[in-house]
Amino acid sequence: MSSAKDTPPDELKLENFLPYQLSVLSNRVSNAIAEAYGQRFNLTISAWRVMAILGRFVDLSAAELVVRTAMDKVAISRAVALLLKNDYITRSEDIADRRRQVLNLSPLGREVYGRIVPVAQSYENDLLSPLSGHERAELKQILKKLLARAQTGNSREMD
Amino acid sequence: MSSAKDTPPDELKLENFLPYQLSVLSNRVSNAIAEAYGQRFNLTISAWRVMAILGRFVDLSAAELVVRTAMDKVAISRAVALLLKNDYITRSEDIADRRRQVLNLSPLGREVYGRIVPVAQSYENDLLSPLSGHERAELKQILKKLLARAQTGNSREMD
DNA sequence: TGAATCAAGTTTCAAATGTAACTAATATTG
DNA sequence: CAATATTAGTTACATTTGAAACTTGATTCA
Repeated sequence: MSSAKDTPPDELKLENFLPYQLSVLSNRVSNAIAEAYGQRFNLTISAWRVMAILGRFVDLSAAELVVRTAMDKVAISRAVALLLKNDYITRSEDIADRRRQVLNLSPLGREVYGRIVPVAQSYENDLLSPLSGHERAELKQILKKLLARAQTGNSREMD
Repeated sequence: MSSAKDTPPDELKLENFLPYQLSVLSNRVSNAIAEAYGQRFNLTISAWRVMAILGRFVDLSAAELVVRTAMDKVAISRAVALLLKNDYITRSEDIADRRRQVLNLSPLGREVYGRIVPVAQSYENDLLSPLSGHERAELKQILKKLLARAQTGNSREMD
């Protein structure tokens, strides 16, 4: 038997409120990760995301990174600046369109990428470790649905 | 039959990386919510969290809000300042300990609280709408486990 | 072709956030 | 009960983030 009124209709338990839980979880995870490679490799999370994409795709422009990282172009521009400073990426002008900049991991960047990927994967594994196989599969599905539902609301996707 | 190497061992698909997904989801949700009451009620998310707690508990101090909102004391101080400016809360000195400030919703704050709660709940419901009952239950459990696992890493919980 | 429009990326400026230092009050203890 | 340490909360400063303006190059279409 469950109590008749666990939560009165017009109150809200913050600690059970999904947006709150997501925010707390995401912040904790981001902070942990930032600590993990921020120090060692002089990377922000944004810069790491850009590297993660450039590790899999070559000759991308900043605009293409915007799409693939869910970051805005200002954030991309800053991440790219940091990566250039670290010599983790190369930038060359697209001869067909001289506004466009073609980005790629440098050899050093490739090496750093190769060192971070296992760290990232093992962090993710550690985080998932309390979940059963079934739960992991459920989580995957659930996140997919939530992400689809929480589409960038205001339709000013591109500005 | 699944392909032999969906993801080569040393690459990382950002779009499937849990920390990335959590960050994107949490940001979308937070932005949607900020739009929902930021404008109408002149509230930040921090301020809303404080109100959410004060709607359920009376006579709290800022330090108690720190615990219940997972925000740091500077954020609480700023949220409280905004709420005072809006006349959504009252602040009075604790006679037993004159450093302590006793916070409560004002009548106006109580009214605003009563108007926001249904909006928040309905947003949450909408977000959860693509999930089955079973999935919602799973999600609850999964988040609990992930939050426990992603404990604020560096142990400087209180400083 | 040559205005006018549009796209790629950067810079600038304002707002938000985090850390550390600070003020005021209480608690400790020698 | 004074000196010291601790706690509550705010302020100041530095860093991050986002929005809008800007620059340069490409495209449109009259």
